[in-house]
Amino acid sequence: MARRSDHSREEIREMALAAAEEIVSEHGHTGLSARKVASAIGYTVGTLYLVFDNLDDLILQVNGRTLDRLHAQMVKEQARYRDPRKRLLQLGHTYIHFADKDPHCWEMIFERRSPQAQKMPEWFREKVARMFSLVESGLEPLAEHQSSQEIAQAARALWSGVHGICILAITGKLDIAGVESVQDLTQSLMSNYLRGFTST
Amino acid sequence: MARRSDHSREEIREMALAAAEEIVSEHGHTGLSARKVASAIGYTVGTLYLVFDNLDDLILQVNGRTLDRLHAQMVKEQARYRDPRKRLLQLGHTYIHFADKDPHCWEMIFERRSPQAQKMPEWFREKVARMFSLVESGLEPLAEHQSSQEIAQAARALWSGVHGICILAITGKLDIAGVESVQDLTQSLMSNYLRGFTST
DNA sequence: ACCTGAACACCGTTCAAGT
DNA sequence: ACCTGAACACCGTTCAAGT
Repeated sequence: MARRSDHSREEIREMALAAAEEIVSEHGHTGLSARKVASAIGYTVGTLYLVFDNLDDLILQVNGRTLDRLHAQMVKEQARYRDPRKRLLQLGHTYIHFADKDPHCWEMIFERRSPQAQKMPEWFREKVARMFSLVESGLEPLAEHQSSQEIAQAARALWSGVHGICILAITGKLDIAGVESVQDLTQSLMSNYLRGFTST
Repeated sequence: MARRSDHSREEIREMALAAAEEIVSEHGHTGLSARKVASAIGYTVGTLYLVFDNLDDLILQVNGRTLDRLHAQMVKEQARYRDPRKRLLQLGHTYIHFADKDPHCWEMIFERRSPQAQKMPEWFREKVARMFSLVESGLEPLAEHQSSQEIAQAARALWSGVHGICILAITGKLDIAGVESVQDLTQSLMSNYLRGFTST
């Protein structure tokens, strides 16, 4: 057992988040528990409550980090293309790819823990908003005749669509096999929507 | 406490499912527990395990019933229109409306309980497939130049899109207010996709 | 035969007590 | 000051024992 000032508050926090990430990544959110995180970092359960408000708080922090990783990957992969249309489609593909590689962490973001509709803190809302901004920016060069409101709505519709494919595929409700089919479906959704959207 | 043959196996089963539905509907899936269901129907926990394999089995049964209610409502509401396009759009609206009225039951269908990717039983897969069929049937009159494979894929893309809007709206990640905005977004997604899809 | 209720191995969360 | 570890009120699941 670790004692006294073996680690600073910040160090414990970091260790706990890393341990939680690994547990979720391997066993899903149902495999996560305060006791498991604590024992993974060599501390007692009580210690976690000195660093986090509760387990939901810890989960929210992990989710924030997952969103960070996802965002970074989307930005990076997008940069591979110059063609605006390809750049936008790449966002969708990266999203699917991320969810496919680390389904458990990705799922946890959209899992509802608290009974009451808890308000998400501002820092978390911003991480989500950042994702929409990425899609909006990608849409802009393709939508010269549309207002910024229309673009904002289109970004939400598109991201929702890609997200829906993702979640149905992961929970096995789409009845299609392989990541490729999922990517095909994403491609179909995005390109048809775009054709409709830009032909106005 | 109920004793002996106060109720048949079937009656206990029905009582348990009804009780579980009410608990989930009111307090969400996190509020559901075997003990609560048992006490709500006046039996002990052990009794539930004579009627269901385990809690996941009970949840799957409840989810099946939710899918039945949703399907019935979609069929019914769709019948209000004759115009093929209106009929199809109505499917999306009914889906959103259902999720808005009973978010907790609806959410539970897409919640991942078991750690391992459990195979859904055939009877459940069929209930999901039935939903796709509804969308495919709605699409057919609008897609005279498309193959049945293309229609099948379009149905999946469309339903995924509507579903994605639904789940992001319910988990508060869309950052828009009111059901109306969600219905607007659904309308935008479906009509733009359809315009793209039918213009091929 | 049908159901109980206690037991087992887990939870999240708190907080007096130890070092 | 920092962390423990026991306690509380819950879980899902099982199964010998009662009626």
